Amino acid sequence: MATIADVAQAAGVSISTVSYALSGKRSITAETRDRVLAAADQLGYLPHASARMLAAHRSHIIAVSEPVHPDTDDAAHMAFAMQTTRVAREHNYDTLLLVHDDAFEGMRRSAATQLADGIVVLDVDVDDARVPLARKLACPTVFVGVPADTAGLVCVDLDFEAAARQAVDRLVDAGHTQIGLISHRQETLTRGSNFPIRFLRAFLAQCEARGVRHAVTHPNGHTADGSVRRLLEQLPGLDGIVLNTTADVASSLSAILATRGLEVPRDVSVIAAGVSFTTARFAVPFDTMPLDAHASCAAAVDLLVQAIDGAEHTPRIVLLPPTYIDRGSVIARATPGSP
Amino acid sequence: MATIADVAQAAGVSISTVSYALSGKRSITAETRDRVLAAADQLGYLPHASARMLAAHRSHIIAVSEPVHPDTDDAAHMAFAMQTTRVAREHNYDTLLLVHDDAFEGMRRSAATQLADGIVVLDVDVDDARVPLARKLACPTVFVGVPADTAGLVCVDLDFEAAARQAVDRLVDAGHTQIGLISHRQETLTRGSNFPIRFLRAFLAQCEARGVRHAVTHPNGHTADGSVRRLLEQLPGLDGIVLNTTADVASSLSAILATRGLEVPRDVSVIAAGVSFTTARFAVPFDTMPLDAHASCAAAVDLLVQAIDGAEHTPRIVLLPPTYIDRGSVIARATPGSP
DNA sequence: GCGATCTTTCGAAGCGCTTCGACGATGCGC
DNA sequence: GCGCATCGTCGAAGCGCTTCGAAAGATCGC
Repeated sequence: MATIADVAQAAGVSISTVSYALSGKRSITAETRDRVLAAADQLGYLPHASARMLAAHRSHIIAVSEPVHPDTDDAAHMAFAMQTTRVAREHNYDTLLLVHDDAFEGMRRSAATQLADGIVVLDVDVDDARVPLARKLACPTVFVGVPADTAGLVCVDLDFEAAARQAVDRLVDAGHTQIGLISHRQETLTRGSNFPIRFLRAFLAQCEARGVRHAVTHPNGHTADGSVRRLLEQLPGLDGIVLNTTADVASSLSAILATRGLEVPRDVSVIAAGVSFTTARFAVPFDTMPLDAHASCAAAVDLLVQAIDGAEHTPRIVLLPPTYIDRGSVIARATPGSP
Repeated sequence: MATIADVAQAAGVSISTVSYALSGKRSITAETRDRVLAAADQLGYLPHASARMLAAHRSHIIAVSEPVHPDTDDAAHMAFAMQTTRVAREHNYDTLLLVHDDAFEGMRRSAATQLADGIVVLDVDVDDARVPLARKLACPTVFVGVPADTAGLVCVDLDFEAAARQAVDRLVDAGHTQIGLISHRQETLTRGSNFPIRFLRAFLAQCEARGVRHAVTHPNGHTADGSVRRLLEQLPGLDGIVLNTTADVASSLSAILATRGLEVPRDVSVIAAGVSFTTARFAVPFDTMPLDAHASCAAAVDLLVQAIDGAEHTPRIVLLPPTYIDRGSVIARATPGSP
């Protein structure tokens, strides 16, 4: 491996000149710089990572804390980890992956050893142990998700409340009168996963506000079987469904409605909101307000890199507005009393 | 942050004594060691990562190269990346995630800058660009998957050939006479993904060897619809199906067979082989020979860590024997002519 | 009781880079 | 023509750790 000393010798200059020529932190004659650059790439020189880290007090590494719960949707979390990594590279950072138990312990370790310049926290619970940890870590940290107590934190997330309100509004405005929400599994909410709870509350509040009949159900297994049955028990005239649930449950919905003679959108309109899978390839594609991993992670990494670069890291909650994608699964209903 | 000098001062010994007391690389009186350890943990001392890397010529970081193809099964790949990370931690290594285009370029970069001590290559294609790269990198590398030209490489993978043979044998031994294989999508094979091809070839060879009627199909979309139709066209008496395909296709199979009046296992036996999803939660659970991410990654990381630690890194292909999990989806058929 | 041999600890030399201060050379104004 | 600022380059001091060689004590054999 070529070192900076080799490049200096080859270019006939001092080590510090090479460093400045490559970093551009001091002015260097064009002629000298060219000689240095030529020597560097002829030798295939790349600076030794740990030497650079040690001297520059910067690792150019971001730790990604991603616990994996038993009820975790692997594909969704993969997307977040990958997008974080991808965006980090655009800022010239690498990412260290911290999973399972190490999602917690690794945060402490990579911050204390200064292995990481900053931390992105994924899969945030309402009452997440990583919240107090982040507070005392003295290492810039951004949460993708919103825990209960956000004091002192920087958080980024889809505006689930807005998505829930918008879903209800769409259906009500289109004349729907009995709206069901298929939420996440009960165990997911019990564990304290943050966004299903936020979505659920906003859904209830908006239904009240709009004065529309509504019901909520949580799937048991991995299909929408039981959920559909329970919704129909409570709302025999069910004409709108909001999905804020997992891919397997959502993808089974059309077929299960079909067994009861219900067709989307003829009999029931459907909106999937705040979900991280695409509904485009479903037999009946649903309108959706996606939870866009790329958007969330890009915003998170931007904030983190700013904080690392010394711009202030003031606590704040950044909520990304939902985007509505129309796939034709919602149609207007005649309001009762209309022809 | 406390440094080793702080610990040395607190314990009243020299820096090198602290280093040796903590690493155990030279003998230290029990009394001195205890004083050092006490000082270290009272100060919350953790060695500065880059300083340690620089001095010790070892980063304790493993790079994980994971390109993401358009037809990639995110959940499956998540499992491999996570398991690699998890097992690496058990060996006291952290993992750097390299995705998308950076799966290639990042390998070069992390090896050249000596950011990584070793590399795990996931999602290997038959004709993978990372194969020649690994050869010239002078950085220990283990492939999880088997490319076409394995000269000079260390590869770990499930023995897909054995899994295919065993699936065919099970069915033939149980009296099945017309066996269909639902493989991966054609585009996946065309791209050169390695294991579907290996599985397919071994399936064909074993069917020939056992002299059983057989057919192969590749799904078009995300269900088994077309596949079942095509298999039945070629094998009207289809009584056994081998699945080496994606989760969505597999999970749709029972329902689609049902629409044709076929029930598993009454009319058709099914074995899922070399698949990375679990069939346990399917409406009809299938017998399976799983592609176990943990087993593959554990073997890969073990080999890699050995290589990093200087044990020789001789090229070799490690094929893990498949494990058969019986879930009752295969039953014996009366052989023609028997009562 | 004295040299030989261990054992335990210390000092110092790096690892390869960044960055600060300084120095010679050049250009400017007056 | 002299002082003064400016520019481009260099030398050296770290960053915090590991590790080698050696010094200082303790132990032993004869």
